[in-house]
Amino acid sequence: MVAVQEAPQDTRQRLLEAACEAFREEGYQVSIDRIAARAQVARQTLYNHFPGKDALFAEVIRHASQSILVTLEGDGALRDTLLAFAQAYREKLLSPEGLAIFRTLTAEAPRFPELARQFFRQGPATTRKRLAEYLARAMAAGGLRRDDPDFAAEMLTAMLIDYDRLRGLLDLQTDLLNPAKTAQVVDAFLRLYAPEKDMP
Amino acid sequence: MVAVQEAPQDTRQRLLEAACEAFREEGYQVSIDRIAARAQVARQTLYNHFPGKDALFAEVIRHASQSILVTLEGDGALRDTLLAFAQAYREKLLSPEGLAIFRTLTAEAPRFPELARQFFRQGPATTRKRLAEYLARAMAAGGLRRDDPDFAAEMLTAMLIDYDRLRGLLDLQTDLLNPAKTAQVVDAFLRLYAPEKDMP
DNA sequence: TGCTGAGTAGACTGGTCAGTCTACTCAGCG
DNA sequence: CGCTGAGTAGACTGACCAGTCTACTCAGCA
Repeated sequence: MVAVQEAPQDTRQRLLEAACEAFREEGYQVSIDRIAARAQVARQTLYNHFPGKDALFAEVIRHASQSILVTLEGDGALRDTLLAFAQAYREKLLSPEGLAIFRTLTAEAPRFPELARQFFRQGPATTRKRLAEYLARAMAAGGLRRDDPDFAAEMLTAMLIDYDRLRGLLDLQTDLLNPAKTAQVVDAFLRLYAPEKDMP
Repeated sequence: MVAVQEAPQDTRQRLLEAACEAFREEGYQVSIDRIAARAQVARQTLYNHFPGKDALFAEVIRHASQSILVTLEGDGALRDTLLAFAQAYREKLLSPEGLAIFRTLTAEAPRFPELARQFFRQGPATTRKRLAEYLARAMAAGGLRRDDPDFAAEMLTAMLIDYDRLRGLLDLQTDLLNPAKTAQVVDAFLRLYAPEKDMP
């Protein structure tokens, strides 16, 4: 009846985007009907593209795990590189979308354990590993104190996010992205891993 | 019919404990019937003690926010005090109960914003404030570098928890309590806030 | 003895939801 | 022209659930 008959197969894309927004805003318990309505599509059309709600959710999460990966540009000065990483990391994870993904997946992890593990490995674990590799190189080059690079990466990512994420999730604050704080954390990290001076 | 007729008014207590476990294990969407069954009580009895599911949930969360407060014994040596705090902090927040409370409340925060804020203030924010006060005293006494004690408290709590909590929530690991790591973090923190040496 | 307060079992209402099914529309293509 | 493939509207089933209501049990007490 409405039947504007949009482009041929982007129906699936519209469905994915609608599901992504819907799950973000209302969590897994959002109804299939609401997702279909948001995509301006009949419920049956949704079932023509996905076998069920679980599969649609899994697809959305898999897509999201790509979108929160943070890249590390390794060619500048140490502090500049870390600062750029820190800023990007905080922007992605503290954005409304980043927090919503975290909230939703955390809540559903016991019901979708494999999906949650996959997300963990492709998202946070991968980011941490890349950062650790970069830090290991910096340590070898003498820019940082020689130490366990995995532990160091864990400390930096924790310092950048932990408390502010909690504020976003529970205190429902939205002014989480203070750039001065990003620099404060990076400088604290650089102090913590300053190369040892051998000649006092 | 069963009617063992237990102690007079501990029915309420049994209900609270059953609800606490049930919400922990299944989240807010656990049914009233399951909570009542777990307390070995009729559904109507639950409604005799609590006006509804929301109120029962709020009661459980308020109780939980007390149980995860971590105390700081301020009388020993600096490193010993911090180590004891760190150990207790990790034990509480990384325990299955601590993770479950976090998971459940995080998921429901948009639907119970005031409850979530109350939890945030009475739990994490209070712990952080007490730690900051202790650190401020240590800074004044020269045991730590003079710096922003709130920021320092944020860094220590973040370093102690962040990545392991993620592992517990998403990767569903249970061996989160490596004591060597606790000491590793505390020592890193002490290095980060070592008093400045004025005579090189 | 008989009342009262706490609890119980279970029926019932009104609502939501996932997923299925049927009958329909319509555009494009050969 | 008529077929096909994609989409649509809406009815329907079976399940679950919060909260209400009624009629019952029973222990303790006066």
